[in-house]
Amino acid sequence: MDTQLVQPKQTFMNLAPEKRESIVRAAAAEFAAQGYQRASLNNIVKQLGISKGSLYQYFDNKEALFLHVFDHFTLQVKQYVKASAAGNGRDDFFAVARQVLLAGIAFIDSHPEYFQVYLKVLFERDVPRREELVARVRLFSLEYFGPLADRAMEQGVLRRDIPPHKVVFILDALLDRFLQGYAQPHFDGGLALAGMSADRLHDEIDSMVAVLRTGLQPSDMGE
Amino acid sequence: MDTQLVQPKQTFMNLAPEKRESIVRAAAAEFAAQGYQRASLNNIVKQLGISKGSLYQYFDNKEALFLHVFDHFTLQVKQYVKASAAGNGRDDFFAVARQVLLAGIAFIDSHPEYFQVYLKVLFERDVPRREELVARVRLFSLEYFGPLADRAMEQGVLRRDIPPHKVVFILDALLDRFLQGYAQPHFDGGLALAGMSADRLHDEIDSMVAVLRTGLQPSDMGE
DNA sequence: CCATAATATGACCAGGCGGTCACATTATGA
DNA sequence: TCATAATGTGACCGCCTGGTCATATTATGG
Repeated sequence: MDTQLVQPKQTFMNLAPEKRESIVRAAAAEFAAQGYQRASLNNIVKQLGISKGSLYQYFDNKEALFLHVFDHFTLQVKQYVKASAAGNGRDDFFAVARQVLLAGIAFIDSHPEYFQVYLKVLFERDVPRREELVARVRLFSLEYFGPLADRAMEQGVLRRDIPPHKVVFILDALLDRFLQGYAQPHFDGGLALAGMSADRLHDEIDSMVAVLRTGLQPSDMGE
Repeated sequence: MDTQLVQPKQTFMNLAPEKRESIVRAAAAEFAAQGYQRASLNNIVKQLGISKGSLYQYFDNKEALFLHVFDHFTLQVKQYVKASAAGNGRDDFFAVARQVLLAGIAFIDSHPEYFQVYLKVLFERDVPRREELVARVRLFSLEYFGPLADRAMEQGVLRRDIPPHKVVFILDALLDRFLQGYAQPHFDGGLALAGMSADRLHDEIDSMVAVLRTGLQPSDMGE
């Protein structure tokens, strides 16, 4: 499940780590800007100042390069989520949601191009192994919040008249939209998240979580 | 604000309405499938069985054809929303939300390719006049729900501790995600909306609206 | 030092693109 | 009927794409 999507050629592995990273970064920027199909290998090699032949010594073809970039992306996401989950094992359902939201913001801040690549994959057809790629990033909902919601329901911290899978849908939709609105304009429903200061952003997150809490908690737990 | 984005050539206007429509439909299908930049005029004319020269007698260039398709799309959306609003003037805030959701589903059912074009515009850069196009479809949130939420707040049917703009964000995020999940897989957070029967879909919508009501209504209005 | 292996290079290929234009076909109306 | 205008056509243009490959350059180690 978390094996690599593709193996670069040995020649690529022999490169200095800084060079490897600069290549992945340049490719990610191009895929983020153009999507898979329209991304141009000529642009990438021009940006890097290397020849096209060299790129083909590192990767079999465009698809292999793209999949390697995506591998890099999923690795980074996992690190961020793992880091955010650490030390918060005993927090309640909504506190965890807040942590994930903060981790998402932090990830977009430090790797904006990777999140763009992911968005492009979602909305582009003819992306190689698209289904598989999307499934790997579904950690915000099913694999992650699903069991969490089930447990929360058992513990009675969620309204009994709302099925857990609907709680997950609502949470997933709001968190994802929040992150999309942060990553690119027109998706924030007028909240103007994109250029917001960190403080205001944290306020916005806290009040959003508070709304979720009042809406989804049983009424006898106090509002 | 609701003027046309572009004017087709006179030659196009002289065509029989059925032919005009078939051209717009074929172009919409191609833009929906490929996005703006990757859409191929050669594909479109091949599909239609006309020559490329003819297409250029109807529209100045690729951009003009695309903008005309988008004009057609926004016109259709407005008709659907207007039709859904008619006869529901005295419904409350959440009933209106439900109506809009149903209208959105109906629109996607009858014009799936137009909704895809819209999604492509959202996530593609270098789409001609992109900002302007997106602004025109923002009716689900700011222009439509904004005033509605303000009025609902004045009338006391919304919790006083949630700013109206946040209500709009939540509503916009959930409705839009619901429609996106219906229009294409991987966006439904496990709800499996895409292939759902009309009855189950209506149930899903009703319970979603019920959750919104309990979460956003004042607690003294009964849950 | 030098043979050999590893790596770097960019001209080149076939194919698709948006767009053009000289020409063929059809419609119009006096 | 026939001159003129309107419309239809597809070969062609320059440009860009992903991918190839003969050749040049560099690294290795005996």
